[in-house]
Amino acid sequence: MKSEPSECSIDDALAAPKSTVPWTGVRNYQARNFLRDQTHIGDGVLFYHSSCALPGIAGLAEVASKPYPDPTQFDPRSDYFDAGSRPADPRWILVDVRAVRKTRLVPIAELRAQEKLADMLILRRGNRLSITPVTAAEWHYITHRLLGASQ
DNA sequence: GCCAACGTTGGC
DNA sequence: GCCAACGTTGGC
Repeated sequence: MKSEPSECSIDDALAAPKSTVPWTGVRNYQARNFLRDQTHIGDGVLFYHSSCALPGIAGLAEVASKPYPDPTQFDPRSDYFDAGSRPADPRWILVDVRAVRKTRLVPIAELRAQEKLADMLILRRGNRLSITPVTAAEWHYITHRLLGASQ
């Protein structure tokens, strides 16, 4: 899951109450569908810093709630306001994400250099999705091979 | 700041 | 339903 560290970094998430933040602002149908259809409480999350000086994996987290309507879609003052979404039939959803721990920063270039991660959706050419599924093999490789026990 | 790649919009 | 124009994303 991508987050701009200027909006919410792994440190910000860890500092939040219960280390948990609502993942507001998903406004892409494909990303929304991943949340709706493939996201379950307890799922592991790679916390990725995007649109910053050093993009890459910055920490580990987990899904902490079922999907529920994103309140910012109904707030006219929010950047994420969607005038076309009605409370009776919300267009956008979110999940709560609990930060588990900060890791060393694994830069996107390092991820791209791994043959085992060649098929990762987030590394696909032209990928712009802020939420993408990670396979068990990819999760294992990243958490064990790249991050190891102490990082 | 550039720009490739993609998603969305809206006239027809 | 097509598709050109436009807007956004996000690494570099």
